[in-house]
Amino acid sequence: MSSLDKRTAERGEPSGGSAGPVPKSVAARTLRILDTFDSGHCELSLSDISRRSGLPVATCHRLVGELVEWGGLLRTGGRYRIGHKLWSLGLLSESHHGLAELAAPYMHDVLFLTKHVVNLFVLDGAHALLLERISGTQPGRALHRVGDRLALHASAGGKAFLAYGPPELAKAALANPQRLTPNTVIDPTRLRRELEQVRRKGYAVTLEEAVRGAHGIAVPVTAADGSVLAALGVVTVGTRPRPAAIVPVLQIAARSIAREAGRLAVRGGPAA
Amino acid sequence: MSSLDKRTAERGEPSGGSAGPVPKSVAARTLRILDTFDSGHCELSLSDISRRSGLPVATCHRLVGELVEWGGLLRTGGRYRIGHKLWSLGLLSESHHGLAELAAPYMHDVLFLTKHVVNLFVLDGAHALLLERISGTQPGRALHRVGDRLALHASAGGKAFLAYGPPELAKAALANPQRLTPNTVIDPTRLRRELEQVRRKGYAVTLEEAVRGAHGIAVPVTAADGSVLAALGVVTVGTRPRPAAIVPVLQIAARSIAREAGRLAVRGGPAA
DNA sequence: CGGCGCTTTCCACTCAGTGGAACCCGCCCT
DNA sequence: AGGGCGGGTTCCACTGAGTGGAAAGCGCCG
Repeated sequence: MSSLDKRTAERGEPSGGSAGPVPKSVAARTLRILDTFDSGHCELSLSDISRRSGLPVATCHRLVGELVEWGGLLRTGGRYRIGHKLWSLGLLSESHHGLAELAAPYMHDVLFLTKHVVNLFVLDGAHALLLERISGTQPGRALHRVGDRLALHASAGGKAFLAYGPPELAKAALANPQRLTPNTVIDPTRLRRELEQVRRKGYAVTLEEAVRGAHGIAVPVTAADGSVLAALGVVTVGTRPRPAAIVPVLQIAARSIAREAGRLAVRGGPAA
Repeated sequence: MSSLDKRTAERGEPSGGSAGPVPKSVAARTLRILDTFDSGHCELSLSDISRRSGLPVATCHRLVGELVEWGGLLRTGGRYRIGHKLWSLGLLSESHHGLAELAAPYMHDVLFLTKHVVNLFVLDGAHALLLERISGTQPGRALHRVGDRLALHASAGGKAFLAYGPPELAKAALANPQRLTPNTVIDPTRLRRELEQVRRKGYAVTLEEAVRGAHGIAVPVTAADGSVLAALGVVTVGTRPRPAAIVPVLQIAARSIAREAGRLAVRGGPAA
């Protein structure tokens, strides 16, 4: 029994990968291996995977091998990355993707009128999930990519969710706001006041609160029954956004998207 | 032993799902379950999955349960579909995605000038993989979606690959061309002659060869060293495309994309 | 040359996974 | 009502797939 204790103790917590105890079922272990990949770690070595997953190397070796054979991971040199199988599989996720597709034309309109990068977010648990993005015409490195998850308190879209979503969501988000830049607002009372203002004015802004030099402005996409389907926003780099020019455009687009989504009338937005 | 034979016989071939024998390893079985989903089957019931995978229901039930708990599948009613976990995971597949991102602005330009749906393909084995698509402004039913794989001999982008790619690729594709519509060209000599023409004129067309009523026109995206990086095309529905108006636009965009891609390829690794 | 970190292979033990069978439930047909 | 049907769910005794420590292989650096 002492050997068992030792084993568990030595394993310790995974260095920074997926949290939680090591799962016993093979399937869960396989999936945990996939979990070790995220936007900051899209290329991992075998031992990276082992460390981040908390699984023994030998086990990882075998499971990773199966994933590679399947096509879910691909191996280049001694490193692994997500393969095209998973990519095309993920695209079948109709859930929110229908919304992205339907919103795209209106997002183009916003791009055409404002010349800024246009973002569409849905609420995913305690994060704003970047569902669709229309990049501006100037080829530059993007701040965020489709599929990224942003903090609710530090993104314009996120603030829209906090302002118009259920109160318990805001409560949870204001509990421990992370500081991301010197400008991030982490004081709960000040955040609460900001949300009040969002509700009054009808749009949310962030000024270099998530990324230095980047400003955001967003409006909620509200369904007929008042629920928030999504958040639509633009990003400006360098210069501050001018609400007078941007907000009306966003609001018209948001209303069109909501109407279109309602017409589709299948089932509502993101599962909580 | 007879019971074993009977079992194998009764199981038979999966009705139309993933081919090959039933794998013995748990991991492979789990992944096989994911394989039962494709663009034509994005919502499956448990017994659908069982049939298409060739795995017993009880086994599917358990594995699917784990996938749901993980977030890779999501259950609505009695049906399953791909969940957002797999979606965002798939987006980490850097492999070609950088190209899609860099091409997007130029594809917007093509949309703006031609008003047609714009497609960007890369070669994926013996298929043209739809990497990025800029849908037109009119919200309508899309013919193909990002992630779909198209036959090489029946799509404009595919023909571009056949015409400008390695000869063995064309050889393989001309071996057994599937008929998809009454207009599909399946005669190898005629196809070969068409490819000759593509090389001479610099662009490829399809006239209702993959989908009735839909025409395609595409040009190759050629790198400085002459290799074909991708194919860029537009789709017209109903009316035939007018090459004189469309091809120059496509070619300019293709050159820009190739140039941009070349610039990007210089830097070695994707820095974290 | 010896040490270090990573990957790969091996193999005896054992427990997770298996899947047939029974059960439950909603639906349609008669 | 009844009963047949096509799902989904639960159960459990059996067993071989999966496990993971250990050791060998490999490339790199000082």
